[in-house]
Amino acid sequence: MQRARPPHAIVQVTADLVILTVRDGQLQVLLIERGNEPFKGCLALPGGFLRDGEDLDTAARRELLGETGIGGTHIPHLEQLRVYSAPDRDPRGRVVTVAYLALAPNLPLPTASTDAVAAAWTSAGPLLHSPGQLAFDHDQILADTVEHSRAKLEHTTLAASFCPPEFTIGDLMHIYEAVWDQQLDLRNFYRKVSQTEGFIVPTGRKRAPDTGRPATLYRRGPAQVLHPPMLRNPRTGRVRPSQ
Amino acid sequence: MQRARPPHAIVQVTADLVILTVRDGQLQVLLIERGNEPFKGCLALPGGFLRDGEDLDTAARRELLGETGIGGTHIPHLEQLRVYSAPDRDPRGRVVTVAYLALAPNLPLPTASTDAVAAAWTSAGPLLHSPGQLAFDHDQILADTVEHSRAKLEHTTLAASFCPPEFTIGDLMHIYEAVWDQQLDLRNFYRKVSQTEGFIVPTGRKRAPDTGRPATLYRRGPAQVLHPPMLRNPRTGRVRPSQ
DNA sequence: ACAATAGTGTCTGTAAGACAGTATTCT
DNA sequence: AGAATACTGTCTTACAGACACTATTGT
Repeated sequence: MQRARPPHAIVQVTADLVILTVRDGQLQVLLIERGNEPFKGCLALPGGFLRDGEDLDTAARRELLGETGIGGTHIPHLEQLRVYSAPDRDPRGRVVTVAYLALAPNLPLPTASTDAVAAAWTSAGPLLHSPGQLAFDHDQILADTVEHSRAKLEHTTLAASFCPPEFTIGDLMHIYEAVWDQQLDLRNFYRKVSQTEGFIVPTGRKRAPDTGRPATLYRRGPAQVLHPPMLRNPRTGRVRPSQ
Repeated sequence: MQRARPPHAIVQVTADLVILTVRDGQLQVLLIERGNEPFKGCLALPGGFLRDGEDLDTAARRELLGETGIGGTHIPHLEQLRVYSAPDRDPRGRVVTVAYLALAPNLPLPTASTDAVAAAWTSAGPLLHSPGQLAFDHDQILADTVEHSRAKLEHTTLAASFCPPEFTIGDLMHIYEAVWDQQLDLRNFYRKVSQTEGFIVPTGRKRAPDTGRPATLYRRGPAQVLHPPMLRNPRTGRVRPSQ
């Protein structure tokens, strides 16, 4: 059998998870400390190999549940992003990875698993501003994913996926502020969110803060897209009203 | 070596191309008639296997050039979309495919290649309305890609990638109309497109139609995103002014 | 003159940016 | 009463939808 054309690459495929949440007003990402070579001891995105008979969405859900315990009952948003396929991106051989974005509400710290020494929420901001801290090409994957999320908040109702089942309009605005790293005007946000049919629906319940008037609790509405979109402000900076 | 955990899947990877253009006022896609099994004789998207030492973007460009002759000098827009990984999607074995979107101006019919009996532009509309005509899961890939393109025209300057280097504002509007399958008002389109900084720049030249006033020719500007976006009209139908 | 395409101007409605003011709770 | 948070209303500006009108070509 002669080599008339170059050989097809034989590869292994991993699904790597970018699990984002908002904690303490910051966008945070779940990172593990790798327990095996390569990059043993380095920070990395959780992930794992595609198995026989399984598609990538299934692999991603399996890893999400296995490495973090998330997804047993109430599966959050899980979305395939893109493929990273540089031939030398993994020293073990030809491994292409498919990045997945998972959005979770503020959850308790996840448990460590076999493959990872520890898993912890880490602020995304510093990782974006000074890359080089993550294994493989995970810096790039993280940066691409965060920008994707930011853009997606503009024209979908995805922000509610960062929230627990019941949330206030203030909670929802804090999601936008953390992901966009930008201050918003709560009063205009009220108007936008309530006028958008099907974005949020009131539950009738209220939640009292430490001090101040109790806020109405909402849950997600059926709408998936925002018409018209809620745009990040590209030109003028914003000032928080009450300070 | 015992089998403590399920085996990692060993896969081959293909890059499949969704090459779109606008011809005769219609959105058209380049399809090949398959020359080999499986699906011999069926219509399919062009594509091919990832090779050793090559990343997927390179493979996609290679296929684009090889199967269509496009991309030698002036490479059009080429963008990775998503992965299709159902375990049974290819009867030859475990093959996952990465879909790529390529946008081309109205070009002469491509030449047939070794792997494909023939390649031809085909109207996308009928394929979308009555699926089941394409090999593998290419119906799904095409549908996903067209919707992606439609959405992307809203907030990027991508439409200009469907145009030759010099084009009129009328040409550009016909792109939007063909991709969105929606009529637009040329006069409002003028305003939108000229007020958007960096979308198009006049060349100084003009192009005379068969009859009527010659139109100013433009080329692409540096802008990549549209602020604010140009939205498809989600509620009201539109009426073409001059008929 | 007329048809045909290119391009400008104007009116109007919708929605976003800015921000004053009112409401409801706790201490 | 005062502080803190929740929420409503109003003014203004930006921009899209609709459409009248002018400009420049060929026949």
